[in-house]
Amino acid sequence: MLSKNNRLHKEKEIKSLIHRGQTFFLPEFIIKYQKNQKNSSRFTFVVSTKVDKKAVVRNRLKRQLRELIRGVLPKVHAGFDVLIIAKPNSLSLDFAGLTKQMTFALQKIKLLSDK
RNA sequence: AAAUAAAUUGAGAUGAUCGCCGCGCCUAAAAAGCGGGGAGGACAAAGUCCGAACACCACAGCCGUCUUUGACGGAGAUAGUUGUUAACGACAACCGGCUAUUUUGGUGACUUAAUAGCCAGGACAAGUUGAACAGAAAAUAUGCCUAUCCCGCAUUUUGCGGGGUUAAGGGUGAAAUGGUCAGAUAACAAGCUGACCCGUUAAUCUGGUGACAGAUUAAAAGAGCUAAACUCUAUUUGGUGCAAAACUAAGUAGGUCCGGCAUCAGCCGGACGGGUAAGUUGCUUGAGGCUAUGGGCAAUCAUAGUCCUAGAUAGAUGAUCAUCGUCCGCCUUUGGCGGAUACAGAAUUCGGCUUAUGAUAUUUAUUUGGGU
RNA sequence: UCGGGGAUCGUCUAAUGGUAGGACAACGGGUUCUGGUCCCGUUUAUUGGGGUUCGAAUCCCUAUCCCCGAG
Repeated sequence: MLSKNNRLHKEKEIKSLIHRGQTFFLPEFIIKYQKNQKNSSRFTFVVSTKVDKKAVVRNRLKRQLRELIRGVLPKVHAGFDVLIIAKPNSLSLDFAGLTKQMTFALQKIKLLSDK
């Protein structure tokens, strides 16, 4: 789990992010991101019932995504709000595959530093 | 012994690294640190089909109207009896009925008994509705065919017309206006008569808390099915839901009005009123779990002992790796390799109902094979 | 935490409790030199499970799935 500084949880902020943020598509997720005025980057995750009807499966996917972000967090540029929407394809990947796809995406949109 | 079904049981362990949420210690407070806790067992956290606790609102108790201690009209729920329960449409026991199989007695209608399963099980004997196809006829039964008798006419057989008897018989159908055996009258015949069987209604008696059961007597209007069709009868009834609700501090967005500044756009100040976001409580010790004893056929109740076992708030309880365990398959069988390890994730709490779940073990039932 | 509606051939859509109908599609045949158009025929369905009824797509219960709404 991410610490509270790195969580995005206000409903208004999420809505404004959905409306104004830039979007990046992958077969596994949709990533929306936007600059904020803070010192740290904040993340939130959406896994809808369309991905899977079982709460167990959805919760597991959410936990894996959070863990993944926690791993790359030191390398992420500060000052961004990020919303990650999972798609049904992501269930077919294991943790290593998810990590690969996510790092690729974050590098593409230049949130990830090379260090 | 195997297979299948049902019920019960049961549903992994340890370590490493990196993390999350409460609680306690420490602290003025926080951070850090330390300690300890953090996902279920079908009674599902699920579905949200019922019920209750708790809270608020409305109210004098379902709703509407009126001439308001009531009347009229309307809506919903429940439906054998007794009990259990905080409550229920749940549960238990009993009563009654239906179906299937076997079985006892009888010429027969029918009946005796056992086992298994099922029942939303008030009323069709207040009224209304509906019943395709087939069939003479489907609810006011009886027109028709057939049968049979009498009269008249024609006549070889027999045919035609009129009248009488409507009881048996009439391919049907889910269902045909009780049934069986015998007898009499007679042209043929029928509850026409007798005995019996089944069923209905009423009264009395006996037993049972009661549903009801048994016995006796009487009456014949022997009355079809359908109320999970309208309807009638009896009993009964508030709404919203923890995002309920209470408290704390702050006084922000958008709006209206007034005043000032400004060419306009707009800006500043004040008032009204408003509801947005935050924290705390509600919140987890409860109609609680486990064990023993006792009451009760049982559901369940009483007493004693013992235990405390999540409480998040866009939502923690995890991720990755390794080793072992259990099961299955294959092989080169002290072992190796591969695969599997179910259903499922708390959101105020609780009682029921419904529904998801792999292996092992146990019990019961059925089937098959083998042995005696 | 609650409330409401729905499910019929591959698709769309009918059906008082009484033979599940129609259109398009698909397939086969005919017409044509060939294809299209046109004509004829065939195939395919009441979401699952129980109940009421002589009889259920329809009535009742229950489950599954889908859609919509409130805070």
